[in-house]
Amino acid sequence: MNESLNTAAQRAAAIRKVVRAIKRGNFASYGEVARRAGLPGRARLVGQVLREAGDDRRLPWHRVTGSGGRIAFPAGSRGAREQLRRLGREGVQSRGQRVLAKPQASSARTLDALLWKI
DNA sequence: CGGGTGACAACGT
DNA sequence: AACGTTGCCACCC
Repeated sequence: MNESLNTAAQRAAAIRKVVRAIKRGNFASYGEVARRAGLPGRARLVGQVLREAGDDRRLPWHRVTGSGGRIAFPAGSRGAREQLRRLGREGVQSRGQRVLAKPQASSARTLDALLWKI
């Protein structure tokens, strides 16, 4: 089931697939995307693939960040503003060059309430 | 084969 | 939190 990933094209395809799987309002780091694609330690390759993809609408590139939610583009650059704008539209909060993890309002009690329909 | 590069990560200061 | 270093790895001369 694990694709071969022997060729550059296969690796790129695997990476794009993982990026497409990131849902609205969520984000993942380059390193995380690489791991999910079966390519641990190859975060830079993810950046390379996204750069090649350019403005492909099928790819939610804005949902990929540096480690810890850091925006990889230079602060204030076109890319950084665009990425933050798109993430903001999806409800992702940010503080400067960093996007914040989705607030986990689910305390154990609240989770129980959801699960047990209390 | 060798050196430079980069939408990176982890760690230290 | 913001940089600087170092380790990485795929690509491209």
